[in-house]
Amino acid sequence: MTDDTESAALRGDDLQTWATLATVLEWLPAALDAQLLRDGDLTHFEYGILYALADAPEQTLRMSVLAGYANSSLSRLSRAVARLESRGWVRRRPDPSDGRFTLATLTKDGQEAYAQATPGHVETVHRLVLDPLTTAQKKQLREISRRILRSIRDGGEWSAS
Amino acid sequence: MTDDTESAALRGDDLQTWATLATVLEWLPAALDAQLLRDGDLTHFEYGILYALADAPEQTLRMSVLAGYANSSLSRLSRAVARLESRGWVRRRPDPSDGRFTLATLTKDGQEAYAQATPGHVETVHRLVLDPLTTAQKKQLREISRRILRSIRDGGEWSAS
DNA sequence: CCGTTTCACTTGACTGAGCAAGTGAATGGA
DNA sequence: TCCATTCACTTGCTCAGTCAAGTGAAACGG
Repeated sequence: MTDDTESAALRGDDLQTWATLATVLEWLPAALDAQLLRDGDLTHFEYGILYALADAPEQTLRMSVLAGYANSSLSRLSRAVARLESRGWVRRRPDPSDGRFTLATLTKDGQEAYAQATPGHVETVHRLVLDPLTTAQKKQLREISRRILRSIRDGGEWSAS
Repeated sequence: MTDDTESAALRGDDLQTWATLATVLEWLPAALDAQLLRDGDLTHFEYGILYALADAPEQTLRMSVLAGYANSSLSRLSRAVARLESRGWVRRRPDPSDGRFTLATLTKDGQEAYAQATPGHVETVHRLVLDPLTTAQKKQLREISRRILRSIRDGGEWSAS
């Protein structure tokens, strides 16, 4: 029984690779969230919403498009935007051209909150991720990330669509 | 105003590096959780607890040590172990040598659940992370992860301790 | 010894996320 | 033209996680 477990378990270099990556997966989002919460009372997810809206034409996107950008369920996004709306940072209204869609728009206050949170966030990303790496490593990291993402999408059981 | 935002924002290669890594940070944990939930009704966090206990002498660890392994707050761990205990996979009792500590032990059922969940999980880690990468890339990933982790620990504001 | 402090958790209140059921706007078929 | 269906969200329920307050066991100071 324990022998089965042993033979199935990761070992050696592969174990090291996975263990360090798993640790990054746990700590890095926590560190980023902590900085954003301190400086702008925002989660990384909420920041991502502001980011997407800030870069969109007229600071406006349909909820479903926004959900795609944020890789979020519609329900999660709906609640998050509701929170941002209650702070006056985002406003929602039905899409005039099709009442089923909802358009979310960044308000002036929202742009300000985004502009205020951005420098600290960018600085944190530099300090924690980009600056410790060499140019070659950053290039490698892009390729590694792309390969992992491709394997997730391919194996994501919705490959038949 | 927008000029400040623009000048602070990430651009070019750095933006690509961060964007792809951020996407991995979002999708990979979700993919791993999904597999573990399907196959063993476990979150990745709960699996980590079973893993740590299974490898420990007498399948037993103090809660505080376990929290360290799982990089978890004590309160999160306490609730998670309570869930595992209610399934009969873990048992808790005061440490005889110091009643303040609590010892968590993997039960027979827990070992079985762990042994059953492991092959699928290992297979998923291989498929999503290890197999798509070359040996050189895996080596790079270890070094990259270590550098990021070091920067988190150094900058984690508790550097003064 | 006995009260205070420190530890190592545990628990109550609250917040955020997922799932499934609900809602209101368009579309499609008879 | 009207009803059913699809679409794009929204919301009720439940659960996991956090923070802060609580608890019970050891250590410490006088």
